[in-house]
Amino acid sequence: MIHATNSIAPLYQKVKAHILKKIEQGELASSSRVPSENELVAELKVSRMTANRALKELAAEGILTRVAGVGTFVAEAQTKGHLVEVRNIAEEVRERGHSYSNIVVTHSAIALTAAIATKMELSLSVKTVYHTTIVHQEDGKMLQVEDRYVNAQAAPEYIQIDLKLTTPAEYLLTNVPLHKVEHTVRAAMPSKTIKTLLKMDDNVPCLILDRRTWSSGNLISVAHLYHSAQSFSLTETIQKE
Amino acid sequence: MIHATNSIAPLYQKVKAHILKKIEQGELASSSRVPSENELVAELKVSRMTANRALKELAAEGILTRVAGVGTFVAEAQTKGHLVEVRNIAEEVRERGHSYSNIVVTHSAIALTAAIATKMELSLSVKTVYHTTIVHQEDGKMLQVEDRYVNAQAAPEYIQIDLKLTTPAEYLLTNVPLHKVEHTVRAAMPSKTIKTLLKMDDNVPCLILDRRTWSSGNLISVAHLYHSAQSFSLTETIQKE
DNA sequence: AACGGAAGCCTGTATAGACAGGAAACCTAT
DNA sequence: ATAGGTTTCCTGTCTATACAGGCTTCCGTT
Repeated sequence: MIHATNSIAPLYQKVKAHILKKIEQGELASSSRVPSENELVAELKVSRMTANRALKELAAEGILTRVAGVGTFVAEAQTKGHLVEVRNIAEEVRERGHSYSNIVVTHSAIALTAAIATKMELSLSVKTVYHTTIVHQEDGKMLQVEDRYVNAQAAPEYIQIDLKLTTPAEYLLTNVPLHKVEHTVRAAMPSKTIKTLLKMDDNVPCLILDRRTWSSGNLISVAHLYHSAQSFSLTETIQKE
Repeated sequence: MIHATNSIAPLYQKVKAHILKKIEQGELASSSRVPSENELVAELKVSRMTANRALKELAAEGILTRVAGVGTFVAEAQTKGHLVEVRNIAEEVRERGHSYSNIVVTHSAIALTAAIATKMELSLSVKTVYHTTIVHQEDGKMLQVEDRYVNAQAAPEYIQIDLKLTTPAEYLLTNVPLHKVEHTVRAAMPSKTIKTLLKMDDNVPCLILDRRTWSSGNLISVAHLYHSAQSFSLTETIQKE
């Protein structure tokens, strides 16, 4: 029988929960076959229409793939980020129902070099910038390397935050008003450092999101967000009218 | 009776088309009431479950809003602030003050295969799709490979356009009203074909923009736009007030 | 006039039964 | 062996029916 998550919940949702649970527990791996509608009918004592609805909705959600005449399968996992929105990655991960963690590689004040000054459009009168490198993890898997430079004058307390509790984006979003954002998406082969941090396979490119944020005309922060292209893409949908 | 868009198409899709047509023609304004399931049963001679499916899916697509015990209504127009524009590449190149040219690799009608049907969310009742592969050039340099599939029913005259004069995007933008766009950006190593067409160096990844466009609930076109990551990135700026 | 309950319409969910058509495996005749 | 047909399983669609629970309208009682 179905493990009643909630005795009031509609049956088809219980069926969905039942499948999702199997996937989460690893009982159903990626690409593996999901019980057919008729198997669910026998196993869970529901009608085929109810089993059909559950599977159809999970397919619409992108969790399953269905092929008429063949069967239903667990879709390949592809984490999707948002192209336009400035989001806090910890929140995104938690919204997907996964656990967020990170590894702090660097978090320090550094002297401004010419290269960084150019990149950040800062005058050399600013002597210091903060530099942070973090590896963000989703369910323990390497998701993103964040390489960030922060204008120390605009956000002097940035260097004191506890990165285990607050991500850079979270701190900046809540403490510095955001006026302009520029996103650039590019692809490149990873440097050795990035490849190691993300534990990437050979010959797999990176999808990189460069984000620059301004507050009242001053550049606050430049972030380079590296992802393995194997398991990451950026998606955005626009509805008109 | 239902105005058969296609005598083979599933009934619930005809019901959806029927409702959408009324909305497009202004017969059903924003926030106005849509026929109830039982009214559709009487009017279109379908079962309530079929009417229910049509309305439920339109609600899931954000086109309708349903309130139990009250009725179904045309959803309020959605306003989304920022969007990645759908641009015509020839125009973009010319705006940069460069010359645009292209090489047409493929431009033909092909039989619908299961793989393409899945990709395009088409039922197999549609027998034909148009397939175009073009290499877009900027000042004679390979800029982008466009690999596009077009719903032949939705844009029957697409196959006749002269690609030297009109790019696919240009034709579709001016001839089919655009209701929804989905962009996915990803990175991958190029296939041999793509690598050759773009004259790419070894060990350089592609930046790929997948663009799917809908018009009144129907998927019109799927385009895969390949760029050499060496010379291409996507940028977008958002300015807030 | 005000209140309360019943009636009626609406969506939401669930079932059983039916037929079509795709895909793969199996089996048979050449 | 191989080509071609058949069987079987699976998803996709459609119908008729049923009951629940939400919301509104209306009507009768107070």
